[in-house]
Amino acid sequence: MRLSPLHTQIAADIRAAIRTGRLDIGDPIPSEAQLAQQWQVSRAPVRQALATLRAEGLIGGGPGKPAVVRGRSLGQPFETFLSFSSWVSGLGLVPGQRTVEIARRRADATIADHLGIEPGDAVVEVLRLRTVDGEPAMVERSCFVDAVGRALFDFDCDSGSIYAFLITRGADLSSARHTIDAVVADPTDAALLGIDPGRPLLRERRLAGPAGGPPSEYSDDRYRPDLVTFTIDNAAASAPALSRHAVPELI
Amino acid sequence: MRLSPLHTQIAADIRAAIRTGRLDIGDPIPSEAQLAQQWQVSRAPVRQALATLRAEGLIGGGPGKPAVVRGRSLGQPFETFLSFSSWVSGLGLVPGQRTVEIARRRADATIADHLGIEPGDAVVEVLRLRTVDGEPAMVERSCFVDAVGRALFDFDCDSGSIYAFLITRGADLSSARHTIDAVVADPTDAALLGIDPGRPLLRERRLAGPAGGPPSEYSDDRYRPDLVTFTIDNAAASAPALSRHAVPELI
DNA sequence: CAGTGGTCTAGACCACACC
DNA sequence: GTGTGGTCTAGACCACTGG
Repeated sequence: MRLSPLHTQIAADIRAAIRTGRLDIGDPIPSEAQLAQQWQVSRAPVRQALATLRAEGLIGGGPGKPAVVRGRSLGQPFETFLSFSSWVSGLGLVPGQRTVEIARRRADATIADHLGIEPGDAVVEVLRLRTVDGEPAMVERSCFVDAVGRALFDFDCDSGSIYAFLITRGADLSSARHTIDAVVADPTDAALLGIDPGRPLLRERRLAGPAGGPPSEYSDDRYRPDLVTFTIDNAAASAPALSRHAVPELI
Repeated sequence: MRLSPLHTQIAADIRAAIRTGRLDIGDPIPSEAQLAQQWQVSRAPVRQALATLRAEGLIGGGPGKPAVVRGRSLGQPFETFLSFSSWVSGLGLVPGQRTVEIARRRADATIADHLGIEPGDAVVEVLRLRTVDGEPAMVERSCFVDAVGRALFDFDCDSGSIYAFLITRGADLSSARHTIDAVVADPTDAALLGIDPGRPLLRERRLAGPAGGPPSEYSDDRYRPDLVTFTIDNAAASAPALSRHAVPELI
């Protein structure tokens, strides 16, 4: 008769306490032993709930010390990293996009694994060229699970931010993991970006979706490294801040 | 007598198996029950190890199905960007280094500009090959202002972390700015890393020094993207202000 | 059906922080 | 000291996947 796992309920309860202010920032949360007694459960589900909240950045704390409420927001920071459009606009430049292809097709094994669906399930893929002041800067290959992506067939992908549109349609893309590496430009990349095949590109792969849930989007974005770089400011013992930079020549 | 927790050892062992190809991409890893029996432990530490690998993106898979190897490259989170040695050690792998050159020379215009000194001022340059379990992974070109770098002539750069040594000598390298892009391997990179010239490399340039003060180090580190990637998780990131600069200060 | 991972119980010992 | 979280044992039941 249990609708959801205990650790999920416990985590949700603490999240609610933080959001409503019943637990304020800086407050210590009840000890694991206390929570276990309140819920009449063992420590295991309590610990799993706290591990989730820790991964979400909501609570902090170390060994020997009680866990402490660290923050209240769940999605807004780093939002600039989620949307190319808003990032470029924020620099006072003009973002643009040319949609090369939008298609519904069946997921291959790689995509299915990343999105946590079955190979053969329907996905919506969008291939777009993103520009800054009209200059090609990035090739975006986004792949959405069908439930989220099908709304894109009602949307003019040349008109602006896909993210902004999908959010108005109720999609939750508040959480993401970005993996950054380098690849060579394939013929498609080269043609779209106006560079020679074989040139190095800065690649950002992104898994986005609701916090704690299965991802709704897998994306492979390839930037011209002479136009866009990523920077991190890192002070020891404090959280790093990440941003995306355009190189000066462009500004 | 336990040097590190069991789950850490188990995770390190599986990471090593993946890195060396003993487990290939797409392969299923042994079941939790098998691992528990191999290690003669209960399921709890095994599960914790797998949870860590899952968070690192190394393995995937769902309920009812065995976990599957998803990738081979080690994802370096931005939080640990301060030291290659400590990052690799923390994964249970063995960091190594081979010093190709250490020299005191006069700063050229580019270096001087980055470090905020005059062209012609003395700097100490170190060129090192960094390895993971003996495998070449990164080429490091570090350049220190003389006041900080001269201590390195008292140091065996093959013996370990330059950062750890300089800090014992009183250097303050607590704050850094990292700029990430992609470049092609030059002949030196290619020879050291054992790859073909022209392959793409993931580059991290770093300005490090005391918080708020002038930088003491400028470094150009080039990673093999098949072995090392960078990751950032904004699943509810902590709140600090995300700096957005209209004009980059580094580059 | 047997095997898998997901969840949970009810204990236990430890290192560490604080008083 | 006492209390905290970190780790671990040795069981158990469940939902799901696959043959």
